[in-house]
Amino acid sequence: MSDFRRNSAGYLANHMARLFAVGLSRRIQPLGLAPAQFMVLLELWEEDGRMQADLVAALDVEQATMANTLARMERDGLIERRASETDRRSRLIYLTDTARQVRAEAVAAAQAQNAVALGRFTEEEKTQFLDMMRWVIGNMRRE
Amino acid sequence: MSDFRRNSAGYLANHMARLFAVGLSRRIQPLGLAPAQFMVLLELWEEDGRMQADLVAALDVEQATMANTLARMERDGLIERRASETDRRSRLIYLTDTARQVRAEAVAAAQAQNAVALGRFTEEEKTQFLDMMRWVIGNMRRE
DNA sequence: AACACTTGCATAGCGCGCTATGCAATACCA
DNA sequence: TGGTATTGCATAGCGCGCTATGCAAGTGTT
Repeated sequence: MSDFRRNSAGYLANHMARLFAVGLSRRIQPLGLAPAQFMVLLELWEEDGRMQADLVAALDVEQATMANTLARMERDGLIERRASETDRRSRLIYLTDTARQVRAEAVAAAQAQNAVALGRFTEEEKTQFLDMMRWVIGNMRRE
Repeated sequence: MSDFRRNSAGYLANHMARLFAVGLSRRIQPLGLAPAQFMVLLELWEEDGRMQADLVAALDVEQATMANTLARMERDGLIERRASETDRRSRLIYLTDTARQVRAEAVAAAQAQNAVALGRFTEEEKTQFLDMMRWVIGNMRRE
């Protein structure tokens, strides 16, 4: 393995994210969920009836990405979209009962994945690692 | 933003990796490279004339992923594949002159991206962050 | 030599990122 | 009020992950 790659934050970030995605995917697939759908659900479980643009801002993905993810979620029976009464461009996003019912199990699955990943980190190490990731994210977003 | 998401290593890893990918992509696009291609080149710049399976092991991606990336690299004139003389199933992978010539610039671009990302981390913090990522990767790979 | 097993790779199909583009509805402003 | 700018969303096209599958060429066994 090339020295540069072994010591490159970018490569390690990519590798780590892929492993998280595969692990989470395996755990939530039985619930009928995919990773990106789960992230959207985390927002909608807090509050639904929201605009697409709102979710775009919350998850920091491109609008087109969100549009496609929402289309798959509608196809899979996780959300419904109803025309907004105040803005005819907008279709507000509501959870289906199905989506509400998988919440506890899905969150537990994600927690299990995080637990495997962070392994035997102490609480201090965990918070430090999360802090560092948030810092790095901030650095790149600011660019 | 949901509390769970804000404190989830998996979500932060995904977000961070996306920002790395976009940033690197922007920097190496003028060289005619895409991120996954660059990762493969890092291996081939060390030594080419290798088998696909060798690169698969080095980068820890699925064989099908590598096959597709190599197909794009061949299409883009970065690599050539020549039949192995000892194993007729295998097509050994060689760099083109084009690929050799962009090495320095591409590596500099990646270093620039890493520098932006790690921002004002001290050397100690950088090594600690990389160590932690390697540890997390190890935890998930072992599963 | 015949058989099964393994290895090396390609292909299909899909999820989920991205950029670029377009359109309709709304908001704003002269 | 009419024209322009902005907003909300959809679509096309592509990169790059993944799983599943298939096939040809090696390897090993009996």
